Amino acid sequence: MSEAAIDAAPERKRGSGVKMVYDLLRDDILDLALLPGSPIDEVQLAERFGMSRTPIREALVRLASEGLVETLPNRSTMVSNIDFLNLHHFFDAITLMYRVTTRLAARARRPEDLQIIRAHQAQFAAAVAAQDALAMISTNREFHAAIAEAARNPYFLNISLRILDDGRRLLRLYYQSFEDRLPQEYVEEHEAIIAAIEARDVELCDRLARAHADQIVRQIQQLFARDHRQDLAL
Amino acid sequence: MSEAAIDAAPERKRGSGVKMVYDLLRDDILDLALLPGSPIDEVQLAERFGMSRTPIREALVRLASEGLVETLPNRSTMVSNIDFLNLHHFFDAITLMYRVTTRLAARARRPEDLQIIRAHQAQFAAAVAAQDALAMISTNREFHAAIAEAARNPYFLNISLRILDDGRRLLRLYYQSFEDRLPQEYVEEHEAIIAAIEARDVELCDRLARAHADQIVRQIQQLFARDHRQDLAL
DNA sequence: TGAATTTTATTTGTCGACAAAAAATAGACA
DNA sequence: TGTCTATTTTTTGTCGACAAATAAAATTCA
Repeated sequence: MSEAAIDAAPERKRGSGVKMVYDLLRDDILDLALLPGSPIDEVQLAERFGMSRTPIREALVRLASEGLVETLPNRSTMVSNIDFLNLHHFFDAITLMYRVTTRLAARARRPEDLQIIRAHQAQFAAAVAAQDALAMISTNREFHAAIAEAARNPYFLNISLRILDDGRRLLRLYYQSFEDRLPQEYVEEHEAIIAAIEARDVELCDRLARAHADQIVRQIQQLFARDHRQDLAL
Repeated sequence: MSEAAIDAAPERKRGSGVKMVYDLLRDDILDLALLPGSPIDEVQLAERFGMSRTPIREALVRLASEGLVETLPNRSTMVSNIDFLNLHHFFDAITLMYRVTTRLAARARRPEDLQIIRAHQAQFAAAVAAQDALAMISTNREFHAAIAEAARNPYFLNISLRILDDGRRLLRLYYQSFEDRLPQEYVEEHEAIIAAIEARDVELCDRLARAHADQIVRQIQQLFARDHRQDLAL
């Protein structure tokens, strides 16, 4: 939209353009700055970044194979919709992946993994203290992503990141509602999970991860229930 | 390689080229017609299919985001390697996904799902009867993919397909060794799984899927053990 | 001979242009 | 006026070309 980007430094390193566009579009989609269903104009993006359509297209192809955008043949590509009708699939998947990655992290963790996990947890706690809902959402994602990394299984890591991204989009819809007592409970549950991973207590990790997933599932369900009542009131 | 393709009909539908190249490369990679580590030449492919590099590149980007090829910046893209050192990650993942998808299929299955699953099982049984190892590998993949489809969870489906593809590549390495008694056991286990899904017996599905996964894990481990002995003998 | 440096050749990433396909608009006809 | 058809406009998919980056070859120098 802003013309500034056009005049700005056209000096870019060869190959960096795709990543730049990819990262920015991805963030915008996950933050709902680009709403589900909204079309993406290749030419407009090309002008905005001062590059040709080729790298833009490559970024879109990558986003498409991650399911973040959908491309109809010979027609415009648009931001993927959130499937509100089948949230139980998301709930099933996040519950299982929380459990599996936390269990595996308890087995495979190394000292540096715990450091990284603790760093993200500190940022999450800070976001909760600051009542910064957007920061809560993203740091919470990073916390669980770090656990999935520590689990070291590339298959589970891949699906976990995908689920966490969908969750980020989902929670972003309701970021206003995060000013109740729940976030503090999340902080404490995270601490318990870290301790269990450090103690290599696989069974405890399983129980804690399951309870943690149940917690977030219940919260999302409440948010949606509330939302539906509002819809009916109109 | 063959010059015939160059002269062949240059009449293609707009947009079909990418899919054609993608499908062919994908099959070649999964069948090990393209060996892990071998480089992929864009120009050569472009000439072979009589198209420019643009659609070739798009196909390669798609394959890269599925992890089937790896692209180093400013350097050639090559077929991804199989990580033999960390096969336990594969074993963990396939065991869990067999269990989860079979369980969910028992709950979510519809009549048409069973038809599809049975069709693939029939093809698998035929491949076993014909002692056609390559057909066994691909039809076995389709059988489990059909179960994952019937489970109807897009997250689990996605990771299952990825795991099954890796398994196809892994088994393809040892397709010579399939002339022992194991395939017949697989046929019977598949039948038992189908019956359990039809009966909606979730717990039985879990046990059968786990046993089935254990079976294939054991077989792959044996194949690799045998292979290592051969290496040492040289 | 062998290591370091320059030159050449190959390959990739990006660009601008063009044609096919679809959408939007205008026109014809009842 | 409303519906169907023809025309224009917009947007996508593909192409050939070029320059940056890398690899390979040739040359220099110890």
